[in-house]
Amino acid sequence: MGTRQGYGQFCPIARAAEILATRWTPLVVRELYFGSTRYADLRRGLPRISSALLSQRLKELQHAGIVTCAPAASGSGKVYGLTEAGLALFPVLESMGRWAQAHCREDMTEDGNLDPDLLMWNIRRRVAGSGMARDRCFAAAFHFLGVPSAKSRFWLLFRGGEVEICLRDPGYATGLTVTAHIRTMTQIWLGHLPLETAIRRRDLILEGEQPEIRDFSRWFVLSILAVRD
Amino acid sequence: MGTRQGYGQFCPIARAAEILATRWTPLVVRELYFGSTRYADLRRGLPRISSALLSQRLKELQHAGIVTCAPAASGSGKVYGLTEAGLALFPVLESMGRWAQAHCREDMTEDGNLDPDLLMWNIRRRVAGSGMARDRCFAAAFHFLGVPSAKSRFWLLFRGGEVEICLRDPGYATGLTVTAHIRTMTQIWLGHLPLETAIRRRDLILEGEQPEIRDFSRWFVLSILAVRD
DNA sequence: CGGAATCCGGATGGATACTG
DNA sequence: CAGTATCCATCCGGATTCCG
Repeated sequence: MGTRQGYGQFCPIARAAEILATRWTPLVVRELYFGSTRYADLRRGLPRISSALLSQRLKELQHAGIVTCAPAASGSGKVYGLTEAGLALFPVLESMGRWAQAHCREDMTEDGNLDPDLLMWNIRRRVAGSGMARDRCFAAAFHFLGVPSAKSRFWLLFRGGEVEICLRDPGYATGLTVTAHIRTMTQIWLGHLPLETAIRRRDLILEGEQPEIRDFSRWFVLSILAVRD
Repeated sequence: MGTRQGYGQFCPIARAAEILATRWTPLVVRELYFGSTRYADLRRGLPRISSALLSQRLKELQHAGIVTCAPAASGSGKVYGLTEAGLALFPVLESMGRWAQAHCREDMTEDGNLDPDLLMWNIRRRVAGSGMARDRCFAAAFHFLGVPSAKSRFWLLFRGGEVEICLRDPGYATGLTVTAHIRTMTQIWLGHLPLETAIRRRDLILEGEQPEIRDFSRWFVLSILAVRD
């Protein structure tokens, strides 16, 4: 019978692979590690996973002692998180990321992997986590080239210490507009292209008030997995 | 369509997962990293993989620039190996192993994962690699409890700098007999149980000439992934 | 013998629709 | 919003066969 289960090996790599060498599983753990807690947020960070498979993976990972699940304090739904064992998986994810950064750099920014929604979602999470949101209300517009016009414009709205993604002009003072090709922006995010280089070559254009332009490189944070010099 | 390909994400973890988060793939890389080069050796280290899947994985990994394949210099067959990118995957495997050692220790020595053939194969490879084989001819007998009698006896034959596994008494001077339950031996191999403790508790019995008994703990090397104190 | 192709049945995953 | 249910394509395990 094609009964697919474990590998039947005592090797610790085999044991880890029984959990991690399964489609989507490392990415589910990544999303939880990067701070998503709600089912809908997980789906947003994993746009191509089917709902059925996501809930199956969450169940498997709970059973393996990697994921926690609790009813949300604020009303409805559930809140997911990582156990200690789940948090301890980060070195595995990190070494996977380092390997790809060193050996698959071009693959990551192939056409099929460029996704403005996903990029903005990641940028938002990282900017929000870096604790820079102040009391000042302020919106930064992002304009991506090389994508369908329906997905080309986003606003990051800083307000009350939160950072929100808007798909329409939020009406707040837009002190800054960032324009770049989606590939350029993704390469910057991944650390493949220094922000300063892109600005100097005019592959990334900053428009707006001078103080806001100068401030951009302070609050705009790269991916945790970005290549650093 | 269930067209399964990439994840459509620019994230480096996703790129690495496209390669590694596939059944058997991490273990194929592990075997190559640990020194197996021939198809038959790979199958011996991966006894439950089907031949079709192994050859498919090897082809995929060649295409991904991780595995090399060349006709064997000595006559027939092919020799497999790792490219630089393949060797660079070791930190990923190592962190997987460390994670399992820290968080799945009991799972690894469950009944279904105990395998005397596989254990001897791994011990042989590691002992041979540690360069201790001398000009002296010498056989060490291993006797495992808790397994069918057909798989309970093995001899490690040291001869001419090589180490060979025999399933029958090779006839050479067997200066040493090691007797232990297969679980005990596996736990020692993984570093879960110190050799000295097992000997002291008489969970592992060394019989033979005094010099050979004393020598055992010098040439018997634990897994690369063994837990160290 | 080493390395791989073929076929089959069962398991897994993707797409879509549906439910509380 | 947070998942299930269903259907079908694909993947995998096991056996057999093939080729050089």
